[in-house]
Amino acid sequence: MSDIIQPRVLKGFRDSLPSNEIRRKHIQSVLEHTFELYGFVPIDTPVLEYTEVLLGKGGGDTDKQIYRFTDNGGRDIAMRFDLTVPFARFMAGHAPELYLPFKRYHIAKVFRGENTQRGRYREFMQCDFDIVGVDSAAADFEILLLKARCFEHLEVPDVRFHVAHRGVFNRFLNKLGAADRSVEIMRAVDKRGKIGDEEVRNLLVETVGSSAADELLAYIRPETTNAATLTAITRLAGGDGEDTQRLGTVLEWSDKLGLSDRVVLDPSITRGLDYYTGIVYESFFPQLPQIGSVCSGGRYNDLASLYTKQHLPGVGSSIGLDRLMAALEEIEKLPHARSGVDILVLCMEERLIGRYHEIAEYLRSAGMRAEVYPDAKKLSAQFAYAEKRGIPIGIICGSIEADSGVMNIKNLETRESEEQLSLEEAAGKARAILQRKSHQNYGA
RNA sequence: GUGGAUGUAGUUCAGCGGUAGAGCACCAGAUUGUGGAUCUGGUAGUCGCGGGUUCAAAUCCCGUCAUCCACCCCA
Repeated sequence: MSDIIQPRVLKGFRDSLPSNEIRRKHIQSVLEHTFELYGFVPIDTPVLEYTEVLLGKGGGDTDKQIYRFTDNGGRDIAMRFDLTVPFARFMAGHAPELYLPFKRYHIAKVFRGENTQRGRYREFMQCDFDIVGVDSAAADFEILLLKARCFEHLEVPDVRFHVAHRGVFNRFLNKLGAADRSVEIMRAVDKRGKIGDEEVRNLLVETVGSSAADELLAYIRPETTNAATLTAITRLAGGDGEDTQRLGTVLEWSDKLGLSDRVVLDPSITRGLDYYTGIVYESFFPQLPQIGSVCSGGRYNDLASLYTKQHLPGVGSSIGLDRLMAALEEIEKLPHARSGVDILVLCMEERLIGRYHEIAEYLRSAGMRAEVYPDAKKLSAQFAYAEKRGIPIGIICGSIEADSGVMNIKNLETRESEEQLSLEEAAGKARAILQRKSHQNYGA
């Protein structure tokens, strides 16, 4: 008979149902709005790139679990695994047409063939924002400020932004005589938040010996205040420098702009990615240590040098939208899924459907989102439909009302109805209900 | 990629060699123009997929796909 193809999807790839997609788009639009408030402009780049562009000249790091294949024209091709590397290529190619400093945001899917877990997929949405063309505390700080405002606008409670500086850390490693093992050291140090001081020390003892391990531990352990931490790492790194001064400036401005409750100078933050050269950022939900980093980034002054001789310093950060949503779901802070429709015109009789569309068109022209139920099903079924869709208002108009040109309006949440209203009156009532609702949302 | 756990009705799960079950959800009726209660009745499944052992497999074995957890890495 019929051989049905299984409607399956690949490991780590997912469909997004309306309830999820509505929430995702809401979060996305809040972020876009916030970026634009700060003068960031949108861009897009291709999903596919030449493999050499994504992997750099060596092309050897298969570590990155990149999706790679040969196209029908024999080209060596890969799918982007982040938005920062394609952005560096983008800047190298388009700098003459643009202006500096250039501030962009980019929300798009990226692909990594890694093993899956909750909040960790093979196809996921990243949201990057970067400032290119200046190497200054101003840009480093603006990224931090923007991160904080994004999470504020999303009404995410309890986010901590941890910052550190690669340059200071490298000075310290040089002084320690361990610069040659910096990769292993940074990996171990980065785990402090997860496994604790003892375990980190055990790892460090293996690579650098116990006395150096103790010095490293002293360096990465934050003091009780950011100022004290800065003083400590400045001393351990061999004194004041351009890097520690910049870190101090960023912290000072964070205080001034009211971020001091959220910004933590945390020298154990190093970031695994090797292209960072200056400040690095990492974000945590203290309630959800297992969910991993939701927003991280840093300064990369040499990234574009792979593709151009022009010096293009940059600083930026990336929000993992899918992981953010997984985290919000966990703490039940996701915005309630709404259909996006405000009013349902119920169908009492088929022959009145033309009238229903007139009503709906009037409501739409008054700026409200309306839809007509397309079938004269029993009312309970229509109410159930409205409830499932989260539609807050119903308009009911049977033959008696239609004959005298009136209708009833029902607040589907309180179940109160008002009868015998003209179209204009009904529209006014609907608007009042919606306004009350949106006030409640802001209040909560 | 490595190690482990789990896949049974729309959903949450029970059953763990002998005829596939429950709650919730869903559908119908009590209620032919106003849904959240109650009652009555009903639908509900290739037991993830493929192979093997057995008189007999949801149950045991192997493979495979997917999800979750840890590692790795990171968003």
